[in-house]
Amino acid sequence: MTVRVRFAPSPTGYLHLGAARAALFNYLYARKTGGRFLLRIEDTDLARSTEESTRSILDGLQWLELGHDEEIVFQSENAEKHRATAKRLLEEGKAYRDFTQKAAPSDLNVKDQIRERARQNQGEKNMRDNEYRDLSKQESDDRAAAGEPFAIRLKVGTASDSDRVSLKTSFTDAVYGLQERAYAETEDLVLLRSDGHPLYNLAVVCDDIEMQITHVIRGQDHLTNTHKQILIYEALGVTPPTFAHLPLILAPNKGKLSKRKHGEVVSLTTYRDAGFLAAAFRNFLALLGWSTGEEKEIYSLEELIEKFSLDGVHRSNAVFNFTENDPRKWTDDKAQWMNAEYIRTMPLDELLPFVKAELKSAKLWREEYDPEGRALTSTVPSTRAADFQTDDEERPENLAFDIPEIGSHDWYVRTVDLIRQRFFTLKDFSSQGRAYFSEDYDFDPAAIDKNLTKFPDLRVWLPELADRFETEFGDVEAAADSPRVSSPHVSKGSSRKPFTELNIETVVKAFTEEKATKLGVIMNGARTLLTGVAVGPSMLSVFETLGVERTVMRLRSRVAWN
RNA sequence: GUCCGGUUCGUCUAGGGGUUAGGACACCGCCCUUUCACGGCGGCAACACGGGUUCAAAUCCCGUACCGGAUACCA
Repeated sequence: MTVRVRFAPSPTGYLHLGAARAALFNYLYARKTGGRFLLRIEDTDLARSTEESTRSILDGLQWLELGHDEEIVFQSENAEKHRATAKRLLEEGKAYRDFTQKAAPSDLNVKDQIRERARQNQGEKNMRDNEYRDLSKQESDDRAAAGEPFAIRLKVGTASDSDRVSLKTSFTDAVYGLQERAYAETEDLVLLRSDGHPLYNLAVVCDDIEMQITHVIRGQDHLTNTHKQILIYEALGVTPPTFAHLPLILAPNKGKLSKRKHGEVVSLTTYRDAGFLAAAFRNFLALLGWSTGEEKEIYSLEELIEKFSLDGVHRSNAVFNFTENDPRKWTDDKAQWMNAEYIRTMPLDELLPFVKAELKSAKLWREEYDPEGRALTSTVPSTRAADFQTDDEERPENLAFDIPEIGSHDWYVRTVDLIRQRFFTLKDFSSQGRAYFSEDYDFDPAAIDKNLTKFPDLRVWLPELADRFETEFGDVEAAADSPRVSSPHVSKGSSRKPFTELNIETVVKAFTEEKATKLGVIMNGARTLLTGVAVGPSMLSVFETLGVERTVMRLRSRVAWN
């Protein structure tokens, strides 16, 4: 029998992290077993369900790339079938009409109400004391015919079962093991409200049967519901599916992770919008409450599928760690680390489309960055000074041919590769990395303070360095020709040196010695002026990447000083 | 209240009778260095508690504590 699993969220809000993880586990299990992953929107609570929420859930699943295999089922559309099932159970004597008046709403919130009622009962409550439970069929029919409102309740542990050895429901959970619950602990649950509205447990069972679900993988908060559902399966004469309950994801205080209390951190789309890579977040989510047992953290989707097993799911809840008032720790450290890890180490050509999308949305994208009929990633030989440190003798004399044209596809690819080393999210490409793609970038006040204001001499030195660069590397004619996309760093027919790391290094070092200052002072001052921030790759790479024109222009700029 | 589940570094976790209790993140230190949130090396840090069983318990059993879930004419 092929495995059929489903993710069944109720559209009463955004896609919660815990729900997203449940979806992931269902998906992984389906893929692992060659089964089908289905989606069912449990929108029977009309008052709370919204279309917007459904869309947000679908968005989230799409972002995580958890594609479902068949048409989405909307539970509300099956209400008629649910009612029919309840009626059938009524006919068969497995359920009964309860004519008790619906309880009036109280001021207490629902949870407190429930607890309060339970406390008053002091555990003395007999779950079978409903006066309508054994009403004669005749009287029940008559009262119904007379228009008296009633709910339909399941008869739990009826007389026909009395020959059983033990009056309990039991099932073996794939995660939590053998679960047993005495009938005495389970109330005669309502299947159909007095207004004819089918209730959750009935709807779930009917739909799972109809969708031929073989494995129900869901949050541990449904563990006790399972007993009720099994009762319904039994009444219906259907073999229940296998159940696998997942541990919950808790807030740092070990309480429930909720939007009310914790806000956006709980919503999956927050991570999409914050520049997380779906692959990274999926990886992180997979490791909350499940592990392979290996000492390994980074798993591709394919690996997750290959390794996934319900045996590896934990029984204890996991804490999703974050600190509310600390911007650096707004979400789980490990999630942030994992995202950074993906950005820094994933194959460049897989990252590129995401960077493109980010730059586009920040209006920093230029069509020239797209490859022009070339292979997506061309291998560009390194010109980085660091790569030649071992053997000075072999430093190439002229690397001009290796330097991609500023603003070209090759330049773009190389730049992304250069700057991604210190980035955490895709957003960084348009914020921290903005200066690489635009003249319109901001200056971090802290960087200005630390690297410029402290050294007033730089006011003079930096423009002077610009002059030096211009005489050593500049190409006035070419600059005039194309002000935006400059030509390579070698001027035609001139003997000027190419603007490469090695050459730049020589010039800057000489300049530093002249000024009798430290290299760091010049470099960091230049970094701040050129990129607006205090952190980044090697300054020599930055110079080269920006090109001589932009370097000269920015070194002369006074914007940051005021 | 009752029922069910859980408890290994701050967090995610490995380990399921004999381990110097392992890894990752975070944190701290050192190194590299022109900066840094890159990289390298290192450090801090845990078996909830009490009883058993056993030659031997983080591991098995019982109890306690604490945490979580459920308990609805919500889903």
